[in-house]
Amino acid sequence: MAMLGSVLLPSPMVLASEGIKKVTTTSSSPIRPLKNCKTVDQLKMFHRSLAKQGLENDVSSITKLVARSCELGTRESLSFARELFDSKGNGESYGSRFMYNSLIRGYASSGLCEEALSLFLRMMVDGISPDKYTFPFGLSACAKSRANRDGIQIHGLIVKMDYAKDMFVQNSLLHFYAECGELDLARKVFDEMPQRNVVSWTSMICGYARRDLAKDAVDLFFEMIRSEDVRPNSFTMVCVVSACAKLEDLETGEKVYAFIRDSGIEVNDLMVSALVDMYMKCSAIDTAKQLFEQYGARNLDLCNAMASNYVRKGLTKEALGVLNLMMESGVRPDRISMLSAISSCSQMRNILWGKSCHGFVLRNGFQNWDNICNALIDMYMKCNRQDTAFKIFDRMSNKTVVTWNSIVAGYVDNGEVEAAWETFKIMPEKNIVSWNTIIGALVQESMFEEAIEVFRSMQSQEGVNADGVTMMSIASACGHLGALDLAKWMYYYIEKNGIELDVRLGTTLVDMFSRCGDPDSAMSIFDSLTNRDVSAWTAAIRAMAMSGNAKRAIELFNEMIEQGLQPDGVVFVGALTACSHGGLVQQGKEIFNSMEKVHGVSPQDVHYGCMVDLLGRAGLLEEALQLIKSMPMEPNDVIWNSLLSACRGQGNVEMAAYAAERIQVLAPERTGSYVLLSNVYASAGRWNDVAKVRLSMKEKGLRKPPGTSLVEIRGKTHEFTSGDESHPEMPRIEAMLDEISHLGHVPDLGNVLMDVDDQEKRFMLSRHSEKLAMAFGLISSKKGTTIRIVKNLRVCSDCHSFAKLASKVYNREIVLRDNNRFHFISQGKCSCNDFW
DNA sequence: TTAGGGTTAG
Repeated sequence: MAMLGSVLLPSPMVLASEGIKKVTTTSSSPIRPLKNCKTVDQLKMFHRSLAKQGLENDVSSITKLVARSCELGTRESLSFARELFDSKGNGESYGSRFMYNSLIRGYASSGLCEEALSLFLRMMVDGISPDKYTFPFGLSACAKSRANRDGIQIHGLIVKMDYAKDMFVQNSLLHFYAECGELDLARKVFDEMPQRNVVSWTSMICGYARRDLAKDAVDLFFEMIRSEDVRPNSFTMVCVVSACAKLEDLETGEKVYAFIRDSGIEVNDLMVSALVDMYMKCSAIDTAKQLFEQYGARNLDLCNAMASNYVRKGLTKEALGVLNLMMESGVRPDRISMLSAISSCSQMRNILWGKSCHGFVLRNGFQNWDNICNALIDMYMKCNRQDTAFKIFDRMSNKTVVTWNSIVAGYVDNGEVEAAWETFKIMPEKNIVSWNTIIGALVQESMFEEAIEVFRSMQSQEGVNADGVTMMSIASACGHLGALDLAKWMYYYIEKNGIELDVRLGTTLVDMFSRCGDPDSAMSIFDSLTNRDVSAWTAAIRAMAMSGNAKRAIELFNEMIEQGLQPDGVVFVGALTACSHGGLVQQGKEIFNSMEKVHGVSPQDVHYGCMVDLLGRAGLLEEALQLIKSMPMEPNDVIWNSLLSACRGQGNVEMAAYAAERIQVLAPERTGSYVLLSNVYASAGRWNDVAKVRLSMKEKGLRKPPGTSLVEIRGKTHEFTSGDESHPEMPRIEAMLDEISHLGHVPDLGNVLMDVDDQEKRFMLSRHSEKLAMAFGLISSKKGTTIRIVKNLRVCSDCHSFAKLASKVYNREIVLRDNNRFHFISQGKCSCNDFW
């Protein structure tokens, strides 16, 4: 805290230097030679000395003075040059070609591109034709200001005036096309050059590196060093290093660094920054730190590279530490440094430090830079200071897509999805980040179908292409919906569009396919993944566990350990769940006992929950209860619920009542426990107790959540709610249900938790959501296709046997996912062996 | 004469 304080509350040294303008020397020093003049005052003095020598109208002298003035490249020196240029000497304009060239170059290199281009135009109007020097300056101005049309016109002029064979002109054209994103045209210029120098190669390599074509940049670099007619210099190497950073390719990066050292290319400040950035992006943080320490904290750009990478990795304290170090070494943070600082505060949701940063920004005049405004808006939104965020937003004259995205993301962060959506709708321009933000928000809010809907409308937008982030959200939505057709289409989409299948996206896809009841696809994706981390293994273990293949799940778990990965708490949940579903009591116990002893992972309540579940399902109720009592932490309602549901399976009414009592104390709002308890009583025929439980629910204003089932037909999901007959196809669904009933299905009336007559019970059972979905699936899909149903609650045993019968009679595979696991039902048999 | 890294939002 103390360390960070000095970043945010500037030290006395910084305060003293702030706000004090540089004092310019006005002492009467002797007249310097022109090449030594470094300030406008010195130039003006030189100009006065010309007058004393009677040379104030001498074209040659004035031309040299203008050239020097332009070389300095400050706003003041450029306007002084322009003043001289506009004045007349001996009744004649000073506008020689050389002067035009000097000024155009000066304007272009200081970023005053409009001035440069308007002077280019005036030059021609004045009847002075551009030459081989004018064209590169003009094109440089076009490249910088993305004046694409002007650049193309200049190209025409170059051809017309026969300058197209000049290497410098060709290099400038190449650079211009690369900068405005026309890489193919740039490459055409490059390929057709009869001779190339280091600038030609560097411009082409850099063009690729800057346009997400880093691979091409690296390839071209290796081609360059093979060609041997030209050697790379530090300009080239900075580009190549940055390309390796973008590729996150450490191996090539190290080769490139070795090349730099071997060939004695100067490692300047810019190169060190590029190298540090490369090592950070490749996650070689220690190497980056070594370089950083070697070259010191006095280098502003280096500090910025380090800080921004720390921020990207979420290492906010380290980022602020670098900024702190800079200040201590007397290096003043610039606006780039402040972007990292503000972003750190935003990530930490630290409004106090964020405000300090804002203060620093204001004191140093950075507040008019769009990027700083965007970062501040993001910070204030994330810190829940929307008013301040909007004040900055309203004052911005140049709101970009990033500005709008910050607002949308801020709303999402605050859980205001509605406001995010409204903002998203009205924003003038949307990019992939905007779409990903809103899609991610919908998925987060469990609005899966809406998320997919938005994704579909995104695809009709020109210039917006889904990326890995989009696909992760959509995969998650598909998984929750259990929509297999959609999931398959998505996988195809990823392949077709060349979206990189990295380990994160891969893991999401494994999860998606396993949730959609397609463990084979899940495993084939898992097999194809390189660099599998613990999350990837967890997804595969879960896939096997959910599909009832407990043995394979445990094999995978062991393979993971053999490969030397350190298991975390999450993967143990997967492994224990597998044991529980497969009834592997002994293996479950062994894994549970190994957690702390072998792997140093202390079991959390969730792991105890898995064990209670495992023991309970295996009928070891007493042992499960003892385990609960031995827990080092207070058992939560979920654990008691596991016990309760085991009691239901075993018909242990007393222990069920005890567990239910505990749950009602710990989580009185938990409806499931009441339902389970009344279930236990109903199975035992204790209708009075059932009635008591129902009354107690009613008194507390609790209602059993309605059962709902989804069924996917030709890529569209249909939702059914228990007892709801509003579906337009209801008459046909009813006919289907009747047909199955007449085929010999004997309703298991014990599933009806109400004391009504048997006919009524039969009717209620026939309107269970999974039955409605099943019947609809049978009548609306082609013969032989698999019917996939996702239910929000547990599948009832009557529906389970109903599904088994239907699978046999109609020769259909039925995949039923409930809130706990999958049932793969085929030819009258279920993968769960009627034990779930 | 021409060429260079890092820069906020998911």
